[in-house]
Amino acid sequence: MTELPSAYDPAAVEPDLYLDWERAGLFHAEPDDPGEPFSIVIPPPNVTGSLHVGHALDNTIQDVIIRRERMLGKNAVWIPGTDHAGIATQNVVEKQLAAEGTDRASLGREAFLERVWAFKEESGGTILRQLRKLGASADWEREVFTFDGPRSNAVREVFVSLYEQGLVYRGERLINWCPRCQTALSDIEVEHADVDGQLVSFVYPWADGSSGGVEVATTRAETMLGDAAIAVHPDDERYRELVGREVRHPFQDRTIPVVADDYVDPEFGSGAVKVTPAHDPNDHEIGQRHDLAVIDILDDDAVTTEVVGERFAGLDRFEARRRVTAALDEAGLLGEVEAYRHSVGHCSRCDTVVEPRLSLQWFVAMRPLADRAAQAVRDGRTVFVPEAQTKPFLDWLDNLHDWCISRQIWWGHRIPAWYGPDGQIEVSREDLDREGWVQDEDVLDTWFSSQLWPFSTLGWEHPDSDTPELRTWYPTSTLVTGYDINTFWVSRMLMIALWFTDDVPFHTVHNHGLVRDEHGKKMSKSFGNVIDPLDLVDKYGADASRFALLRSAAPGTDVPLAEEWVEGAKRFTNKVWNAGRFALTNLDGTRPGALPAREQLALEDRWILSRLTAVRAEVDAAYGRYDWPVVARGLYHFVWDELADWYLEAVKVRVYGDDQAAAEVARRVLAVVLDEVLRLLHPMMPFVTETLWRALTGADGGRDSLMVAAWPSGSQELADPDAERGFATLQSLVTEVNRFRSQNGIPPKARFELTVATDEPALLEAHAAVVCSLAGLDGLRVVDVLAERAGTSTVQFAAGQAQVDLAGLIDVDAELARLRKERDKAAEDLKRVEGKLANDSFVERAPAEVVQHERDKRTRIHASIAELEERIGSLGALRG
RNA sequence: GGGCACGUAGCUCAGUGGGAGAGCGCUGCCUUCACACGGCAGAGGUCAGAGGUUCGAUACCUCUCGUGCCCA
Repeated sequence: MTELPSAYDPAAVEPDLYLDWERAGLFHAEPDDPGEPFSIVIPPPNVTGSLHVGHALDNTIQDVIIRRERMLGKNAVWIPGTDHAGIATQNVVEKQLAAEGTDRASLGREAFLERVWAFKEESGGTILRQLRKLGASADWEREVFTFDGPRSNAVREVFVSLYEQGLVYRGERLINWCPRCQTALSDIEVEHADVDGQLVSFVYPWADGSSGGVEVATTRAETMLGDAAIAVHPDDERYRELVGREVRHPFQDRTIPVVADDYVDPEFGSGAVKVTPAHDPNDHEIGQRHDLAVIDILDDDAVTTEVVGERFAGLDRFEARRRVTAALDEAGLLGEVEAYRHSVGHCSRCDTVVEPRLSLQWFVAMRPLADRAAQAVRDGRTVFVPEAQTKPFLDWLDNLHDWCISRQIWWGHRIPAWYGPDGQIEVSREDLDREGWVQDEDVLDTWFSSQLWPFSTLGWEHPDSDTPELRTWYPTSTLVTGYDINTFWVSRMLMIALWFTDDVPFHTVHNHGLVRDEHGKKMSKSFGNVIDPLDLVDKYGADASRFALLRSAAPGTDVPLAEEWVEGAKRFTNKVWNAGRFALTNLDGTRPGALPAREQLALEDRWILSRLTAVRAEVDAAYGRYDWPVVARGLYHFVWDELADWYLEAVKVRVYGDDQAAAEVARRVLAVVLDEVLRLLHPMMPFVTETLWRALTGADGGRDSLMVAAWPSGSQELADPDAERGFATLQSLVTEVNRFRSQNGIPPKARFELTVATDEPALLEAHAAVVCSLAGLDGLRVVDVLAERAGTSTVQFAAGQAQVDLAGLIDVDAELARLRKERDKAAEDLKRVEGKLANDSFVERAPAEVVQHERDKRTRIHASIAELEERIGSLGALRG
C-alpha cells in the first residue's frame, strides 16, 4: 500500500479495474439471483452514434443508481442496447452515397439495406464501448438492438394486434412532410422556430365582375394556388352579406366561395382568411366542415405540379412564393407586404422547413391508449421525479392527435401490410408470398419499436411471452431520461406497455436536465462550446467527470458544465486519494472491523462517527429524491472539510504519539470511517474508491469488490450531539487562534503558549494535546480568570477567551484595528437585537423560544462587547 | 397568443418565515513528514424592482421588468 503514488492517476487504474469487474461477472445478473429485483433499461442511443455529454450524464445517473441498488443487496440489472434510428442512420448513409456520386434509388432497396447493415456493423456499438470508459456497469451480456430478431418480432406483433383492434389504420390525412428526407413525420418530430417572413395581403376580385373584392393575408403566398375558399367569422358584420358569394382566382380558371366558419379570428388582418385545405391543418378542418375541394399543389420535392397551371408549375415552393407575389403585384391585386416574424415547422432531423401535406399514411389512434396512460400517472402507478414534469406530461396526453407511423425510408421495420391486385389490404404476422400482392414499401417510425423497449428487452415477443426476465424484472424500476423526450418516448412506452402488458413499464421516471455550458447556453458546434465527455475522461478521469456532472444535476434544472469544474472534481478525487493514502500508511495493516468500545473513543472519534452518521442519512435521503448535487456536496464536504481537515489532523496526535493503546483505537476508528466513506462514494466515484478499498481491506479483486460490498446501514446509534458540541468548541478555539495568527502575520511555524479562561475547563484540559497540535501551540493552560499582562493579546472563542503570550511579535496597530472592527460589528448586532426586543408586538407575538433566543443573543453580545472594550483599552495603553 | 420555470457573491448554483451559503475565480501568508490537484486566513451580496400579508419577508401573495423552456 505504500506504493500508492502521491497523486491519483486515473488512467493507471481505470481500464484494468473495469476489466476486472466485468470478468468477475459483477455487471451480470440472473433472474434467480438473490435479492429483491431492481431493473433499469438504458434509453437506447443511436446505434451508429457516438457519446456526447448528454449521454454521459444520463448514463452516469443510471450507473449511480444501479451501483447503489447492487450494494443494497438487490438483484439489480441494467440492460444496455441501441436504437436503429431510422431517419438519422439512413441520412448518414445517404450522405456517404452522395459523396460517392450515387444514391439509394440507383442502389435499390436490397443493396442499400446491405450497405446500412455494413455501416451498422462497422460503427455500431462504438457508443456502448465509450460508455464503458465512464465506468458504466451495464449487463453487457444482455445487450439488445431495436432491429434484432426478437425486437422485430415484438414490433410486428404489436402492429398487427393494434390493426386487428382497429387502433392502427391507414388513411389520407394531412401530415408533416420533409421534402429533404422525403418522408412523413409525426407531429413531435417537427420543431417550431420563429422565422422572419412576410405577411402578404392581396385581394380576390368578385367573380361576378362587380368592383372590389375580398382582402386576405398569408405568409405563404404560393398556397393561394391551392385555395378552395375564403372564410369569415359568421358573426362578423362586415362580411355577413358576402357569405355565399364567390371570388375569382386571378391565375386559374375557377371561382372560390366565401364561407362562414367559427375558426376565423375577426380581429386578425382583414377578418377574412384564405383556405388551403391541402396545405394547412386548420384549413383542412375548415375544408372538411364545408366540403371544400382539396387541391394538392406540391410534389414530394415541394415543387409545384401542373395542377397550379402552366404559369407557376415546376417551381420550388419558395420560388413559387416570390413569383406569385410578383404576379399579384402585376395584376394590381397586391396589398400591403409587411415584415412578419412567425413560427415555422422544421424537420427535427435535418432542419428543412416542413410542408403540411395531404398523404396516405398509417396511423395509430391514440385516444384509448393515451387515456389509459394518463390514468396510470394520475393513480401514481408511475411517478415523475421531479414531480413538476407530471402536469405538462398529462396535458400533452390529453391533447394528443393520432400518430403518423409510416416513414418513406428503407432503414427500419417494414410495415407488415400487403396489397392485393384488386386493392385488398392484408396485415399479417407472417410474410405474405402471393401472386400479384406487394408489401407496403414504407417502414415504421423508430419510436414505434423503441416504445416496446422496457419489455421487448426482457424477452417479450407476443402476449404469451413468459420469460424469467419478464417475471423478475418487469415492470422496470426507474427510467432515467432528459425531460425533453418525455413526449417522444416515455409517453409511448407508458401507453403501449399498459395496452400490451397490462402494467406500467416503469414505476419511476427520473428526468434530468440538458447539459449546457457554464453560462447556461446550449452546447453546439456552431458556438464551439461543445464538451466531449471522452476528452474529460482522458484528462480528468471517469470519477471526476461523473462527479462534476452529478454535482450540477439539480432536479428540475438544466445542467451547466465547464471543463474547469471537472478539474475541480479531479482535485476532489485527489483529495479522497490522499486522505486514503494517509490513512493507509498509518493504519499499520489495521482492517475495518468492529469499533472500539464507546468509552475508549476519543472526542474526535465520537465526533467524526456522529458526523458520518449525519452525512449518511443526508445521502440516503437525497438518493430518494434523486438529488445528485446534495449527495455530491454532502460527501464532498464531509471528506474534505471534516474528515481531512479536522479528523485526520486530530488523529495524528494519537497515531504519532507514544500511547500504543490510544493509537490502536484511533486506527480502528479510522479504518471504519474510511471504509464507510468509500462505500458511500462508490456509486459516484467507482474507480478511486475501489482502488483504495482494496488496499484498505486487502480484497484481491474479482468478486471481492467494493462494487458488491454492503451499502452502509442507516443506524443512528453513533449520532452524538455532545461530541459534536464539544468538538465544535475545540474547532472554534483553533480557528480563532489561526485567525489571530494570520491577521498578525505570525508565521505558522512560530509556536506560543495559550492561556484560556473558559466555561468548558474540563473539555479543554482533556484535549489540550489536540488543540496544541491543530493550532500549532507550545502549550495550553486553563485558568479561572485571565490576567491582563503586557505583551499579550486575547481572542474570543465559542467557550471563552484565549490569551496569546507573544510579547514583541504582535503588530499592535493591526491588532487594535482588528479588535475595533470586531467590536463595531458586535455593536451593530446589538442594535438590531435590542430594536427587536424593544418592539412590544415582537415580544408578545413571536414564539417564546424565538424571543428567548434573542435575549440570549443580547446577553452574549453585551459580554462580548465589554470584553472587546477592555482589550482595546489595555492594548491602547500598552502602545501609548 | 396559452402554459410553466427562473432572476441570491465576478461566474455557476444551494438555501430557510427569525438579518444569507457552496464550488470556481480573486487577495494575503505558508515548499508543516497524505495531498501545492495542498494548508491557513481574507475581500466580496439594499437575495431583480414595487406593493401587500406578518411582530418579522430573500423566503408567502399581487403587479412590473428581465431571462429561459414547452405548446398553439
